[in-house]
Amino acid sequence: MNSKPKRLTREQTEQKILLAAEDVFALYGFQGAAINSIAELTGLTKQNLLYYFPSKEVLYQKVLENILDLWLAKMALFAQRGDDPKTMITSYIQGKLDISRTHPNGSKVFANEIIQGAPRLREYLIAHLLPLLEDDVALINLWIKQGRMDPVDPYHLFFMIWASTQTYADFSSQIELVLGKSKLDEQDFEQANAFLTNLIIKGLGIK
Amino acid sequence: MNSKPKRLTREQTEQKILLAAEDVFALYGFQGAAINSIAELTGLTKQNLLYYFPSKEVLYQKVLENILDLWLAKMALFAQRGDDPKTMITSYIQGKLDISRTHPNGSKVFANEIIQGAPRLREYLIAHLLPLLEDDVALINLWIKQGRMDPVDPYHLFFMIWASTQTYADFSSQIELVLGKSKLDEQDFEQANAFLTNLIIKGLGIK
DNA sequence: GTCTATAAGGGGATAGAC
DNA sequence: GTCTATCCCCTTATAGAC
Repeated sequence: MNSKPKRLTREQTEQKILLAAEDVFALYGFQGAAINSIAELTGLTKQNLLYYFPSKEVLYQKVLENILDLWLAKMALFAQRGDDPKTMITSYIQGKLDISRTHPNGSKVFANEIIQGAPRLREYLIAHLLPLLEDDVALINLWIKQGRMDPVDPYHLFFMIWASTQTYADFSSQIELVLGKSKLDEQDFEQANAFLTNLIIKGLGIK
Repeated sequence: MNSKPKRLTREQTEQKILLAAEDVFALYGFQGAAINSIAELTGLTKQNLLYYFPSKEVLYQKVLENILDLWLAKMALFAQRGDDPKTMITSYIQGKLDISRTHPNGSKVFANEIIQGAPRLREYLIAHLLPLLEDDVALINLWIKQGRMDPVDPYHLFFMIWASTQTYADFSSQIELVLGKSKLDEQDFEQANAFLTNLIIKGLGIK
């Protein structure tokens, strides 16, 4: 065993930087974030940070990439267990809320990017999100055709689920303020999950 | 009549600046926005802009204030016409979507501020939003007690309505991308309205 | 009210010693 | 890999002429 835990491998240092970068980009967006703040959070100098990531742009892209990989893995309705509408939609909502709970800063970085018009994400979304979504939309339409749920617009259904699950990450400060808590805990997420699942399943006419 | 339309009154100039400021703050948040960009959009020099608003901070506060005044006027469930759950919630959803459609940039400025933890808004929200919301929550609880809707958590209901209506402003770029449109039109908002209203009314067990 | 000039500091990024 | 020093541009803001 190595008795010098102070020395980090290159990969460990990069991970520390990426974590700090996620925090700062989440708060201030790309333009508003200062790599100096990220360096300080990591315990490095700005110059040293630039040794690991050659530019702010590259660092930001890496942060975005990491989030999106996690995202898309759980994104697809098709990726859920089960094969009936109730089970799969329930699982989908739970999965989205889990991400909001465990990766709130990633969600905020994504939110900032979308608010800005997704300038650094547009092509990625077209290439990766849209194909997955089309499959999911087709599945919803099949369920509708089979009479297993009410005829609704699948796209607006997804917009609603995305918004109302991500809000527990992106707008957590407002929710905490309303609920009078300093931080959302697991119980809050369970209540959110119960509320959303019941409302959506019933609202879609799913038995 | 004055034949020199070039000369603007002080108030008109201030309005032009505030409009441009809303655009830029919406895109980049407080830190990321440059008053130079705002000045250019307005056709002024940066120095001249600072003649009308003494600092970036003051300008931002003014922009926030304008949005919030509009916001809270339509915010209350109590402010809606009608007196039965179906009519009032329908009107509430419509009102929120109207704001997203007519003031997308205001919504984005608000979103950026909340993502940052609402540092410049916290006190205002506590003083003005919370009291209104408590009344609305009490109304929902009354309706539940009267058996006019299912027993749900009123807070999470409002979080859901806020998120799924504001998403059409804040995340419009993602929605436009998915729907293959360059800009959301009135028809899109009508479809969103129909979808959300049906889902929520039915999901809450309101007849 | 609008301009030029300029202060004073922060930003991202590079060079080179160690 | 980490440091000091430095470049150069952009930022907010002020001073003062017109």
